[in-house]
Amino acid sequence: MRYMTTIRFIDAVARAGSIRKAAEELAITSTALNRRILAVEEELGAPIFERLPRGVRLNSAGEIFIHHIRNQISDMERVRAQIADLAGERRGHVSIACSQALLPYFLPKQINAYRREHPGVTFGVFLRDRAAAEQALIDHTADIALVFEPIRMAEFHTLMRVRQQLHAVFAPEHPLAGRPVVRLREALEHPIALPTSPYGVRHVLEVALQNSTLEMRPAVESDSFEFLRSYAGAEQTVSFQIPIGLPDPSEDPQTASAPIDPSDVPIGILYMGQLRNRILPVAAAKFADGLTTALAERYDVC
Amino acid sequence: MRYMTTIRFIDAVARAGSIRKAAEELAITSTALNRRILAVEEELGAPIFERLPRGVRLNSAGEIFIHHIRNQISDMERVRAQIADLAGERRGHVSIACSQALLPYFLPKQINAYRREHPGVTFGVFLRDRAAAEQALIDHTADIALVFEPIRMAEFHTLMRVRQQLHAVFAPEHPLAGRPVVRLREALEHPIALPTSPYGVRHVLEVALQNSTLEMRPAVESDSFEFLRSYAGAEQTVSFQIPIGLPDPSEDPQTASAPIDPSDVPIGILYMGQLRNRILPVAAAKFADGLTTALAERYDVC
DNA sequence: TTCATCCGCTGCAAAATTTGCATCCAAGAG
DNA sequence: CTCTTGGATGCAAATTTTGCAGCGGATGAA
Repeated sequence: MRYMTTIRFIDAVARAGSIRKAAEELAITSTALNRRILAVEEELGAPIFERLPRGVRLNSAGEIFIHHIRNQISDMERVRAQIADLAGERRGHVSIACSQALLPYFLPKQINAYRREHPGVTFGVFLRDRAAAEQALIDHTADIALVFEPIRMAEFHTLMRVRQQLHAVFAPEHPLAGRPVVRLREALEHPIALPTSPYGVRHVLEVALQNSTLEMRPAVESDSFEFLRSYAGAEQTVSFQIPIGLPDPSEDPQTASAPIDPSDVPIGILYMGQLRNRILPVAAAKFADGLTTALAERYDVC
Repeated sequence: MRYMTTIRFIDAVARAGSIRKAAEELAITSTALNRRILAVEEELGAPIFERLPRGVRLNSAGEIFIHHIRNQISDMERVRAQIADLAGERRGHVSIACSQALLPYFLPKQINAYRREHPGVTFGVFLRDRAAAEQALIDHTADIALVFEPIRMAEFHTLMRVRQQLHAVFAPEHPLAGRPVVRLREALEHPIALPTSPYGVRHVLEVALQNSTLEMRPAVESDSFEFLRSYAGAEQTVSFQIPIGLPDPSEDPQTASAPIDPSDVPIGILYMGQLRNRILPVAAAKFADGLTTALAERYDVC
């Protein structure tokens, strides 16, 4: 939308942290961009950026302003989509920030199903840890967040919650295979593979261990879940995952798992939510509806 | 704010119902205005105005769009005020739609008090009947509405309510003067002066009479409260008013009043509210706070 | 300390966009 | 049938935005 150029430019500057950098991304000269900013500041009667030796940073007026314009920008997306909807086409873009467990099975399936119905809707899926997911909502990088055990909740508006008991994951020939339930102590007797700290699965484990004398000394640690998954096959390690991140046994015979006894590790909660006080674009809202149904069918709503 | 020119223009066209008329108000040519509209429609991929032989009217896409841009415009007001606030000045504009009873005493006093504290804040006060007040909120003509017995409530978000028992109003030398309570029957024995239909005071009277055999034949009827007030002095008529519209006896010895027996006319409710899901500008929000306090001090909150 | 670098800001001319004039065309109103 | 009202459009003028070149200040490396 042409009339929003200025505010889109300002958003870009705020994100880039420098006028010249933003100008390059936007394929205009820093001159033009700079002058747009100066003009806006003039009109507002107050600067919105602090000038630093290596660029610019929003000041407090700027924080207020940027919050407003980001709302405007994404609101316009929604309006455009609604208007396009009147003409019969369902188009739009849905952006999702989520915990790792959603990536391998759940989201691919859901998105696939949704796009079969609405091929005009495109998706962005971003792995974000528990803190960053909320931040992604705040700066409008994501429409929807799906987070296991999120941290802050101030700007997070919960759309639905499901219970997720931690499972131990191992190869089918592992000694623990075939057990209906595994005690945490038993799992920790084997070499274990864990993600680095900021993720929810590790968080619930750490909390559980605070109230016990057990110790956890991971054999491998990585921030790449890809790596962890591949590694679990190589050695007889035990890894941990929540149900939504586990394959259907029929689909993947390379992986076996068993729930940890709930008295050892309390049941965790997976949250789906959006930015508080934001009206989601049609596509995102519909997709969120679909997720709600899908989650409710498979897991224990709370 | 310069970048909003286009949407302000479109708002003006929607209100004027014709491009040429709006162009005149905006002091530009219809050409320029017309082309801005065509450009926006082009970008949206759909027209927002229906072209009629005598002007234009929003189509359904236009309704969606206009709703959005009016939000943007008044949101920007709020942002500007917030930013001005950071610099220590409290500025802004508060626009109020209200029932007649608020006009003579209550609002003048409240606004006066507020402006003593914040001379930078300006006010607009508009008399609107019970239906039109909500409409004024919807089209952003008003920030706050104060309405006695409002009609629809879909877009109305109640901020507070107080009870208001109908009073009979007469001259101090009227036979009813000095009575602690007046029965409706007694009041109707005298010639009465009434506002025309859409106002709340008349509404509660009409409802009350539906459940009785009494008849109401107004001696004078007018949509001008100014006229009704002046007239009440001339003849020995009885008029009706809610407490918030009555003068303090010490202030105006020309007017006497007595409450109607609540078993004849049920207690009515005065609502203060704003548009649902709107964030009020700072000044309006603060002023509404003040009103809440003032109302709570004087009347019976419910 | 010096020098190279990065970055925001500004004067001026070129480029692009917006505006206004004149005019056309369509659809009621009288 | 004519007249008025009101939205569209081609073209030139006016205004705004952009880019170039260059300034001056701050930082960090040598």
